[in-house]
Amino acid sequence: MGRGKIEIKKIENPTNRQVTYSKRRAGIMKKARELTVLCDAEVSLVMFSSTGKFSEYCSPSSETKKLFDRYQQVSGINLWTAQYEKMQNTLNHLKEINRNLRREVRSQRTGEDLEGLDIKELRGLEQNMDEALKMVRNRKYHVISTQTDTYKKKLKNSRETHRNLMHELELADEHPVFGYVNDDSSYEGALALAHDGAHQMYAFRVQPSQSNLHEMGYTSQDLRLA
Amino acid sequence: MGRGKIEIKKIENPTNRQVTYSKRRAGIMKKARELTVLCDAEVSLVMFSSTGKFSEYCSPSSETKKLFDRYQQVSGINLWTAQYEKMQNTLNHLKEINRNLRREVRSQRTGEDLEGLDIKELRGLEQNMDEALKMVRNRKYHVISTQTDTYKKKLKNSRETHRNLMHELELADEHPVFGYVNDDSSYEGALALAHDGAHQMYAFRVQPSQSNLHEMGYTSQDLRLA
DNA sequence: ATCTATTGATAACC
DNA sequence: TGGTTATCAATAGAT
Repeated sequence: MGRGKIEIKKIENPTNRQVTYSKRRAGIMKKARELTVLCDAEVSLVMFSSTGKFSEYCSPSSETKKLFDRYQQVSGINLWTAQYEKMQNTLNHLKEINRNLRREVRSQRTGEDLEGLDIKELRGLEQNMDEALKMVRNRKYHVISTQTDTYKKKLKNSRETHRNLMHELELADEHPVFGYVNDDSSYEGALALAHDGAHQMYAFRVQPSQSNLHEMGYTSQDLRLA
Repeated sequence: MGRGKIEIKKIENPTNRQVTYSKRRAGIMKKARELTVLCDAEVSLVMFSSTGKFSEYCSPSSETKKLFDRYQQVSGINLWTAQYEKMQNTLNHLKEINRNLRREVRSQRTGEDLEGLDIKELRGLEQNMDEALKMVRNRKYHVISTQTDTYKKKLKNSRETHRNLMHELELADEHPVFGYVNDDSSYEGALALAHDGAHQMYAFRVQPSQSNLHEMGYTSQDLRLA
Protein backbone atom coordinates (compact mmCIF):
# COMPACT_ATOMS: atom_id res chain seq x y z
CA MET A 1 0.00 0.00 0.00
CA GLY A 2 2.04 2.82 -1.22
CA ARG A 3 3.75 3.98 -4.37
CA GLY A 4 5.17 0.52 -4.67
CA LYS A 5 4.81 -2.87 -3.09
CA ILE A 6 7.53 -3.72 -0.56
CA GLU A 7 8.94 -6.99 0.62
CA ILE A 8 8.39 -7.75 4.28
CA LYS A 9 11.97 -7.89 5.48
CA LYS A 10 14.15 -5.69 7.60
CA ILE A 11 14.67 -2.23 6.14
CA GLU A 12 18.43 -1.78 6.07
CA ASN A 13 18.51 1.99 5.68
CA PRO A 14 18.24 3.22 9.30
CA THR A 15 16.57 6.49 8.42
CA ASN A 16 14.02 4.78 6.23
CA ARG A 17 13.45 2.20 8.90
CA GLN A 18 12.85 4.86 11.51
CA VAL A 19 10.39 6.68 9.24
CA THR A 20 8.51 3.53 8.46
CA TYR A 21 8.44 2.64 12.16
CA SER A 22 6.87 5.98 13.02
CA LYS A 23 4.21 5.74 10.34
CA ARG A 24 3.33 2.13 10.93
CA ARG A 25 3.35 2.62 14.67
CA ALA A 26 0.73 5.30 14.25
CA GLY A 27 -1.18 2.96 11.95
CA ILE A 28 -1.17 -0.03 14.28
CA MET A 29 -2.16 2.19 17.18
CA LYS A 30 -5.09 3.47 15.23
CA LYS A 31 -6.02 -0.15 14.46
CA ALA A 32 -5.80 -1.03 18.11
CA ARG A 33 -7.95 1.91 19.07
CA GLU A 34 -10.53 1.00 16.45
CA LEU A 35 -10.58 -2.61 17.56
CA THR A 36 -11.15 -1.46 21.10
CA VAL A 37 -14.06 0.75 20.17
CA LEU A 38 -15.72 -1.27 17.42
CA CYS A 39 -15.53 -4.63 19.10
CA ASP A 40 -15.58 -3.61 22.75
CA ALA A 41 -12.28 -5.38 23.27
CA GLU A 42 -9.38 -4.85 25.61
CA VAL A 43 -6.08 -4.31 23.90
CA SER A 44 -2.55 -3.81 25.14
CA LEU A 45 0.13 -2.89 22.66
CA VAL A 46 3.72 -2.43 23.73
CA MET A 47 6.42 -1.54 21.24
CA PHE A 48 10.13 -0.89 21.22
CA SER A 49 11.80 0.49 18.12
CA SER A 50 15.19 -0.81 17.05
CA THR A 51 16.65 2.28 18.72
CA GLY A 52 14.93 1.32 21.97
CA LYS A 53 12.19 3.90 21.86
CA PHE A 54 9.18 2.75 23.79
CA SER A 55 5.50 3.33 23.01
CA GLU A 56 2.33 1.74 24.22
CA TYR A 57 -1.35 1.68 23.61
CA CYS A 58 -3.79 0.44 26.16
CA SER A 59 -7.54 0.32 25.80
CA PRO A 60 -9.29 2.97 27.89
CA SER A 61 -10.56 1.97 31.33
CA SER A 62 -8.01 -0.79 31.60
CA GLU A 63 -4.50 -0.33 32.84
CA THR A 64 -1.64 -2.24 31.34
CA LYS A 65 -1.06 -3.96 34.66
CA LYS A 66 -4.60 -5.25 34.91
CA LEU A 67 -4.33 -6.61 31.41
CA PHE A 68 -1.09 -8.29 32.38
CA ASP A 69 -2.77 -9.85 35.39
CA ARG A 70 -5.48 -11.16 33.13
CA TYR A 71 -2.90 -12.26 30.62
CA GLN A 72 -1.13 -14.25 33.29
CA GLN A 73 -4.39 -15.80 34.41
CA VAL A 74 -5.30 -16.92 30.90
CA SER A 75 -1.92 -17.76 29.48
CA GLY A 76 -0.76 -19.57 32.58
CA ILE A 77 2.60 -17.81 32.34
CA ASN A 78 3.70 -16.69 35.75
CA LEU A 79 4.78 -13.13 35.24
CA TRP A 80 5.47 -12.48 38.89
CA THR A 81 7.27 -15.70 39.76
CA ALA A 82 10.79 -14.42 39.26
CA GLN A 83 10.24 -11.41 41.47
CA TYR A 84 8.32 -13.54 43.91
CA GLU A 85 10.93 -16.23 44.33
CA LYS A 86 13.67 -13.85 45.27
CA MET A 87 11.63 -12.39 48.07
CA GLN A 88 10.37 -15.79 49.11
CA ASN A 89 13.98 -16.87 49.56
CA THR A 90 14.82 -13.85 51.67
CA LEU A 91 11.69 -14.49 53.65
CA ASN A 92 12.45 -18.13 54.29
CA HIS A 93 15.99 -17.29 55.28
CA LEU A 94 14.72 -14.77 57.80
CA LYS A 95 12.23 -17.28 59.15
CA GLU A 96 15.02 -19.79 59.61
CA ILE A 97 17.15 -17.29 61.49
CA ASN A 98 14.10 -16.42 63.51
CA ARG A 99 13.48 -20.03 64.49
CA ASN A 100 17.04 -20.41 65.69
CA LEU A 101 16.91 -17.18 67.64
CA ARG A 102 13.65 -18.19 69.27
CA ARG A 103 15.13 -21.50 70.27
CA GLU A 104 18.13 -19.75 71.73
CA VAL A 105 15.99 -17.32 73.66
CA ARG A 106 13.82 -20.13 74.96
CA SER A 107 16.88 -22.06 76.09
CA GLN A 108 18.35 -19.15 77.91
CA ARG A 109 15.15 -17.86 79.40
CA THR A 110 13.57 -21.02 80.70
CA GLY A 111 16.42 -23.45 80.69
CA GLU A 112 14.35 -25.68 78.45
CA ASP A 113 15.71 -27.50 75.49
CA LEU A 114 19.06 -28.25 77.05
CA GLU A 115 18.98 -31.91 76.05
CA GLY A 116 21.22 -31.47 73.04
CA LEU A 117 24.05 -29.68 74.87
CA ASP A 118 27.15 -31.45 76.18
CA ILE A 119 29.05 -30.57 79.30
CA LYS A 120 31.38 -28.16 77.57
CA GLU A 121 28.46 -26.20 76.17
CA LEU A 122 26.60 -26.34 79.45
CA ARG A 123 29.61 -24.99 81.34
CA GLY A 124 29.99 -22.19 78.81
CA LEU A 125 26.32 -21.35 78.99
CA GLU A 126 26.41 -21.38 82.78
CA GLN A 127 29.36 -19.01 82.91
CA ASN A 128 27.83 -16.64 80.36
CA MET A 129 24.53 -16.58 82.16
CA ASP A 130 26.16 -16.12 85.52
CA GLU A 131 28.06 -13.10 84.24
CA ALA A 132 25.04 -11.77 82.43
CA LEU A 133 22.94 -12.14 85.57
CA LYS A 134 25.51 -10.13 87.51
CA MET A 135 25.40 -7.41 84.90
CA VAL A 136 21.63 -7.34 84.96
CA ARG A 137 21.71 -7.02 88.76
CA ASN A 138 24.31 -4.27 88.60
CA ARG A 139 22.25 -2.45 86.03
CA LYS A 140 19.15 -2.81 88.17
CA TYR A 141 20.91 -1.40 91.23
CA HIS A 142 22.25 1.43 89.14
CA VAL A 143 18.80 2.29 87.80
CA ILE A 144 17.24 2.04 91.24
CA SER A 145 19.86 4.24 92.88
CA THR A 146 19.55 6.81 90.10
CA GLN A 147 15.81 6.84 90.58
CA THR A 148 16.26 7.17 94.33
CA ASP A 149 18.59 10.13 93.92
CA THR A 150 16.03 11.77 91.67
CA TYR A 151 13.33 11.22 94.24
CA LYS A 152 15.53 12.63 96.98
CA LYS A 153 16.13 15.76 94.95
CA LYS A 154 12.46 16.14 94.16
CA LEU A 155 11.61 15.58 97.79
CA LYS A 156 14.07 18.24 98.88
CA ASN A 157 12.68 20.58 96.25
CA SER A 158 9.12 19.97 97.36
CA ARG A 159 10.07 20.64 101.01
CA GLU A 160 11.45 24.02 100.01
CA THR A 161 8.38 24.78 97.93
CA HIS A 162 6.24 23.83 100.87
CA ARG A 163 8.23 26.05 103.26
CA ASN A 164 8.01 28.98 100.88
CA LEU A 165 4.28 28.57 100.51
CA MET A 166 3.81 28.40 104.27
CA HIS A 167 5.93 31.46 104.67
CA GLU A 168 4.02 33.40 102.04
CA LEU A 169 0.69 32.28 103.50
CA GLU A 170 1.80 33.51 106.91
CA LEU A 171 2.67 36.86 105.38
CA ALA A 172 -0.68 36.92 103.61
CA ASP A 173 -2.43 36.08 106.86
CA GLU A 174 -0.69 38.99 108.58
CA HIS A 175 -1.49 41.43 105.75
CA PRO A 176 -4.60 40.12 104.00
CA VAL A 177 -4.95 41.51 100.49
CA PHE A 178 -7.63 40.46 98.01
CA GLY A 179 -6.25 39.16 94.74
CA TYR A 180 -2.94 38.13 96.25
CA VAL A 181 -3.07 34.91 94.34
CA ASN A 182 -4.52 36.07 91.07
CA ASP A 183 -3.24 33.41 88.71
CA ASP A 184 -4.92 30.12 89.61
CA SER A 185 -3.25 28.06 86.94
CA SER A 186 0.29 28.90 87.91
CA TYR A 187 -0.60 28.36 91.54
CA GLU A 188 -1.84 24.88 90.86
CA GLY A 189 1.13 24.29 88.68
CA ALA A 190 3.44 24.94 91.57
CA LEU A 191 1.51 22.51 93.73
CA ALA A 192 1.58 19.90 91.04
CA LEU A 193 5.34 20.23 90.92
CA ALA A 194 5.47 19.68 94.64
CA HIS A 195 3.42 16.50 94.41
CA ASP A 196 5.49 15.11 91.62
CA GLY A 197 8.09 13.61 93.87
CA ALA A 198 6.69 13.66 97.34
CA HIS A 199 3.45 11.86 96.62
CA GLN A 200 0.89 12.83 99.23
CA MET A 201 3.33 13.35 102.07
CA TYR A 202 3.48 17.09 101.56
CA ALA A 203 0.12 17.56 99.99
CA PHE A 204 -1.13 21.02 100.70
CA ARG A 205 -4.82 21.81 100.44
CA VAL A 206 -5.18 20.25 96.98
CA GLN A 207 -5.44 16.46 96.71
CA PRO A 208 -3.58 15.01 93.76
CA SER A 209 -5.90 13.19 91.42
CA GLN A 210 -3.62 10.22 91.12
CA SER A 211 -0.32 8.81 92.25
CA ASN A 212 2.49 9.86 89.99
CA LEU A 213 4.63 7.07 91.30
CA HIS A 214 2.12 4.53 90.22
CA GLU A 215 1.70 6.27 86.91
CA MET A 216 5.38 5.89 86.24
CA GLY A 217 5.10 2.16 86.60
CA TYR A 218 6.99 1.72 89.87
CA THR A 219 5.30 -0.29 92.59
CA SER A 220 6.43 -0.48 96.18
CA GLN A 221 8.06 -3.75 95.25
CA ASP A 222 10.23 -1.99 92.74
CA LEU A 223 11.44 0.45 95.35
CA ARG A 224 12.63 -2.04 97.93
CA LEU A 225 16.13 -1.69 96.41
CA ALA A 226 16.54 -5.37 95.54
CA MET B 1 -12.02 0.19 3.68
CA GLY B 2 -14.85 -1.97 2.67
CA ARG B 3 -18.06 -1.82 0.78
CA GLY B 4 -19.02 1.18 2.79
CA LYS B 5 -17.44 3.53 5.31
CA ILE B 6 -18.25 2.68 8.92
CA GLU B 7 -18.38 4.89 11.98
CA ILE B 8 -15.87 4.00 14.67
CA LYS B 9 -18.22 3.12 17.50
CA LYS B 10 -19.23 -0.09 19.21
CA ILE B 11 -20.90 -2.57 16.83
CA GLU B 12 -24.16 -3.42 18.55
CA ASN B 13 -24.93 -6.60 16.61
CA PRO B 14 -22.97 -9.27 18.57
CA THR B 15 -22.47 -11.55 15.57
CA ASN B 16 -21.23 -8.72 13.42
CA ARG B 17 -19.03 -7.54 16.25
CA GLN B 18 -17.48 -10.96 16.64
CA VAL B 19 -16.86 -11.25 12.88
CA THR B 20 -15.28 -7.84 12.72
CA TYR B 21 -13.16 -8.68 15.77
CA SER B 22 -11.83 -11.79 14.07
CA LYS B 23 -10.99 -10.01 10.85
CA ARG B 24 -9.43 -6.99 12.45
CA ARG B 25 -7.55 -9.09 14.96
CA ALA B 26 -5.91 -10.93 12.08
CA GLY B 27 -5.19 -7.60 10.46
CA ILE B 28 -3.58 -5.98 13.49
CA MET B 29 -1.53 -9.10 14.11
CA LYS B 30 -0.24 -8.97 10.57
CA LYS B 31 0.60 -5.32 11.13
CA ALA B 32 2.43 -6.17 14.31
CA ARG B 33 4.38 -8.91 12.57
CA GLU B 34 5.27 -6.60 9.70
CA LEU B 35 6.38 -3.88 12.09
CA THR B 36 8.57 -6.39 13.85
CA VAL B 37 10.22 -7.55 10.66
CA LEU B 38 10.43 -4.33 8.71
CA CYS B 39 11.63 -2.12 11.52
CA ASP B 40 13.45 -4.65 13.69
CA ALA B 41 11.18 -3.73 16.58
CA GLU B 42 9.89 -5.61 19.59
CA VAL B 43 6.14 -5.76 19.82
CA SER B 44 3.77 -7.22 22.34
CA LEU B 45 0.09 -7.31 21.54
CA VAL B 46 -2.42 -8.67 24.02
CA MET B 47 -6.13 -8.71 23.22
CA PHE B 48 -9.34 -9.79 24.88
CA SER B 49 -12.54 -9.89 22.86
CA SER B 50 -15.80 -8.73 24.41
CA THR B 51 -16.56 -12.40 25.01
CA GLY B 52 -13.30 -12.74 26.92
CA LYS B 53 -11.36 -14.62 24.29
CA PHE B 54 -7.67 -14.04 24.65
CA SER B 55 -5.07 -13.70 21.91
CA GLU B 56 -1.56 -12.39 21.82
CA TYR B 57 1.23 -11.60 19.45
CA CYS B 58 4.78 -11.28 20.58
CA SER B 59 7.74 -10.52 18.40
CA PRO B 60 9.95 -13.55 17.84
CA SER B 61 12.88 -14.08 20.18
CA SER B 62 11.25 -12.05 22.92
CA GLU B 63 8.79 -13.39 25.42
CA THR B 64 5.87 -11.35 26.59
CA LYS B 65 7.29 -11.42 30.11
CA LYS B 66 10.61 -9.96 29.06
CA LEU B 67 8.81 -7.22 27.22
CA PHE B 68 6.80 -6.49 30.32
CA ASP B 69 9.98 -6.24 32.35
CA ARG B 70 11.33 -3.79 29.82
CA TYR B 71 8.01 -1.99 29.76
CA GLN B 72 8.15 -1.53 33.49
CA GLN B 73 11.73 -0.32 33.33
CA VAL B 74 10.96 2.29 30.70
CA SER B 75 7.48 3.35 31.71
CA GLY B 76 8.49 3.74 35.32
CA ILE B 77 5.25 2.08 36.33
CA ASN B 78 5.92 -0.43 39.04
CA LEU B 79 3.95 -3.41 37.89
CA TRP B 80 5.27 -5.52 40.71
CA THR B 81 4.46 -3.08 43.46
CA ALA B 82 1.20 -4.66 44.51
CA GLN B 83 2.76 -8.08 44.74
CA TYR B 84 5.83 -6.61 46.31
CA GLU B 85 4.23 -4.59 49.07
CA LYS B 86 2.56 -7.48 50.79
CA MET B 87 5.78 -9.44 50.96
CA GLN B 88 7.75 -6.37 51.90
CA ASN B 89 5.47 -5.92 54.89
CA THR B 90 5.89 -9.51 55.99
CA LEU B 91 9.60 -9.10 55.48
CA ASN B 92 9.87 -5.96 57.55
CA HIS B 93 7.78 -7.51 60.28
CA LEU B 94 10.10 -10.50 60.39
CA LYS B 95 13.11 -8.21 60.45
CA GLU B 96 11.63 -6.34 63.39
CA ILE B 97 11.01 -9.56 65.30
CA ASN B 98 14.51 -10.60 64.39
CA ARG B 99 16.01 -7.44 65.80
CA ASN B 100 14.16 -7.87 69.06
CA LEU B 101 15.15 -11.51 69.37
CA ARG B 102 18.78 -10.70 68.68
CA ARG B 103 18.73 -8.00 71.27
CA GLU B 104 17.14 -10.34 73.78
CA VAL B 105 19.72 -13.01 73.11
CA ARG B 106 22.53 -10.49 73.46
CA SER B 107 21.10 -9.13 76.70
CA GLN B 108 20.68 -12.51 78.24
CA ARG B 109 23.97 -13.94 77.11
CA THR B 110 26.33 -11.09 77.78
CA GLY B 111 24.38 -8.60 79.80
CA GLU B 112 24.98 -5.99 77.11
CA ASP B 113 22.46 -3.55 75.81
CA LEU B 114 20.52 -3.09 79.01
CA GLU B 115 20.32 0.71 78.69
CA GLY B 116 16.81 0.79 77.33
CA LEU B 117 15.19 -1.43 79.96
CA ASP B 118 13.30 -0.03 82.90
CA ILE B 119 13.23 -1.49 86.40
CA LYS B 120 10.21 -3.65 85.74
CA GLU B 121 11.84 -5.24 82.72
CA LEU B 122 15.14 -5.62 84.54
CA ARG B 123 13.46 -7.39 87.45
CA GLY B 124 11.67 -9.74 85.05
CA LEU B 125 14.87 -10.44 83.18
CA GLU B 126 16.73 -11.07 86.42
CA GLN B 127 14.16 -13.59 87.62
CA ASN B 128 14.06 -15.40 84.30
CA MET B 129 17.82 -15.62 84.13
CA ASP B 130 18.09 -16.74 87.72
CA GLU B 131 15.68 -19.59 87.08
CA ALA B 132 17.28 -20.47 83.80
CA LEU B 133 20.71 -20.52 85.44
CA LYS B 134 19.42 -22.94 88.06
CA MET B 135 18.08 -25.20 85.35
CA VAL B 136 21.33 -25.06 83.45
CA ARG B 137 23.22 -26.01 86.64
CA ASN B 138 20.81 -28.86 87.36
CA ARG B 139 21.18 -30.11 83.85
CA LYS B 140 24.96 -29.91 84.13
CA TYR B 141 24.99 -31.88 87.39
CA HIS B 142 22.70 -34.43 85.83
CA VAL B 143 24.94 -34.85 82.80
CA ILE B 144 28.06 -35.02 84.95
CA SER B 145 26.63 -37.64 87.30
CA THR B 146 25.47 -39.70 84.34
CA GLN B 147 28.95 -39.49 82.87
CA THR B 148 30.50 -40.41 86.22
CA ASP B 149 28.29 -43.49 86.52
CA THR B 150 29.37 -44.52 83.06
CA TYR B 151 33.01 -44.09 84.00
CA LYS B 152 32.53 -46.10 87.19
CA LYS B 153 31.02 -48.94 85.20
CA LYS B 154 33.80 -48.82 82.65
CA LEU B 155 36.38 -48.70 85.42
CA LYS B 156 34.87 -51.75 87.06
CA ASN B 157 34.81 -53.48 83.70
CA SER B 158 38.43 -52.63 83.01
CA ARG B 159 39.50 -53.94 86.43
CA GLU B 160 37.90 -57.25 85.63
CA THR B 161 39.50 -57.32 82.21
CA HIS B 162 42.84 -56.57 83.85
CA ARG B 163 42.40 -59.30 86.42
CA ASN B 164 41.47 -61.78 83.75
CA LEU B 165 44.46 -60.89 81.67
CA MET B 166 46.82 -61.19 84.63
CA HIS B 167 45.30 -64.51 85.47
CA GLU B 168 45.65 -65.79 81.92
CA LEU B 169 49.22 -64.52 81.72
CA GLU B 170 50.05 -66.35 84.90
CA LEU B 171 48.59 -69.50 83.37
CA ALA B 172 50.54 -68.86 80.17
CA ASP B 173 53.71 -68.38 82.18
CA GLU B 174 53.17 -71.68 83.89
CA HIS B 175 52.42 -73.50 80.60
CA PRO B 176 54.16 -71.54 77.80
CA VAL B 177 52.61 -72.16 74.40
CA PHE B 178 53.59 -70.30 71.23
CA GLY B 179 50.70 -68.64 69.47
CA TYR B 180 48.64 -68.27 72.61
CA VAL B 181 47.77 -64.78 71.66
CA ASN B 182 47.27 -65.19 67.95
CA ASP B 183 44.95 -62.28 67.20
CA ASP B 184 46.76 -59.00 67.87
CA SER B 185 43.97 -56.70 66.81
CA SER B 186 41.36 -58.13 69.16
CA TYR B 187 43.92 -58.12 71.94
CA GLU B 188 44.64 -54.42 71.49
CA GLY B 189 40.95 -53.80 71.12
CA ALA B 190 40.36 -55.18 74.57
CA LEU B 191 43.07 -52.92 75.95
CA ALA B 192 41.65 -49.93 74.16
CA LEU B 193 38.32 -50.63 75.83
CA ALA B 194 40.05 -50.70 79.14
CA HIS B 195 41.66 -47.32 78.50
CA ASP B 196 38.44 -45.77 77.42
CA GLY B 197 37.27 -45.16 80.96
CA ALA B 198 40.28 -45.42 83.13
CA HIS B 199 42.65 -43.21 81.19
CA GLN B 200 46.23 -44.26 81.91
CA MET B 201 45.63 -45.52 85.41
CA TYR B 202 45.34 -49.13 84.30
CA ALA B 203 47.49 -48.95 81.24
CA PHE B 204 48.92 -52.34 80.53
CA ARG B 205 51.97 -52.75 78.31
CA VAL B 206 50.54 -50.77 75.44
CA GLN B 207 50.58 -46.96 75.67
CA PRO B 208 47.43 -45.37 74.28
CA SER B 209 48.24 -43.09 71.36
CA GLN B 210 46.06 -40.39 72.76
CA SER B 211 43.74 -39.65 75.61
CA ASN B 212 40.19 -40.64 74.84
CA LEU B 213 38.95 -38.39 77.57
CA HIS B 214 40.60 -35.44 75.95
CA GLU B 215 39.27 -36.52 72.59
CA MET B 216 35.74 -36.42 73.96
CA GLY B 217 36.22 -32.84 74.98
CA TYR B 218 36.28 -33.27 78.73
CA THR B 219 39.14 -31.65 80.57
CA SER B 220 39.97 -32.24 84.20
CA GLN B 221 38.10 -29.04 84.88
CA ASP B 222 34.95 -30.62 83.52
CA LEU B 223 35.26 -33.54 85.87
CA ARG B 224 35.53 -31.60 89.09
CA LEU B 225 31.76 -32.06 89.48
CA ALA B 226 30.94 -28.36 89.62
C1' DA C 1 -15.30 -19.10 4.71
C1' DT C 2 -14.91 -16.49 0.31
C1' DC C 3 -15.47 -12.61 -2.70
C1' DT C 4 -14.93 -7.86 -4.10
C1' DA C 5 -16.09 -2.99 -4.10
C1' DT C 6 -14.51 0.31 -1.47
C1' DT C 7 -12.04 2.69 2.02
C1' DG C 8 -7.75 2.98 4.53
C1' DA C 9 -2.83 2.74 5.04
C1' DT C 10 1.38 3.96 3.48
C1' DA C 11 5.98 4.11 0.33
C1' DA C 12 8.17 7.31 -2.04
C1' DC C 13 8.82 11.88 -2.56
C1' DC C 14 9.13 16.69 -1.04
C1' DT D 1 9.62 15.06 11.66
C1' DG D 2 5.16 16.66 8.67
C1' DG D 3 2.43 16.82 4.17
C1' DT D 4 1.05 14.85 -0.62
C1' DT D 5 -0.40 11.25 -3.57
C1' DA D 6 -0.19 7.15 -6.25
C1' DT D 7 -0.61 2.70 -5.04
C1' DC D 8 -1.36 -1.41 -2.46
C1' DA D 9 -3.77 -3.62 1.61
C1' DA D 10 -7.50 -4.31 4.62
C1' DT D 11 -11.97 -5.14 5.17
C1' DA D 12 -17.50 -4.34 5.25
C1' DG D 13 -21.09 -6.35 3.48
C1' DA D 14 -22.92 -9.80 0.72
C1' DT D 15 -22.80 -14.71 -0.38
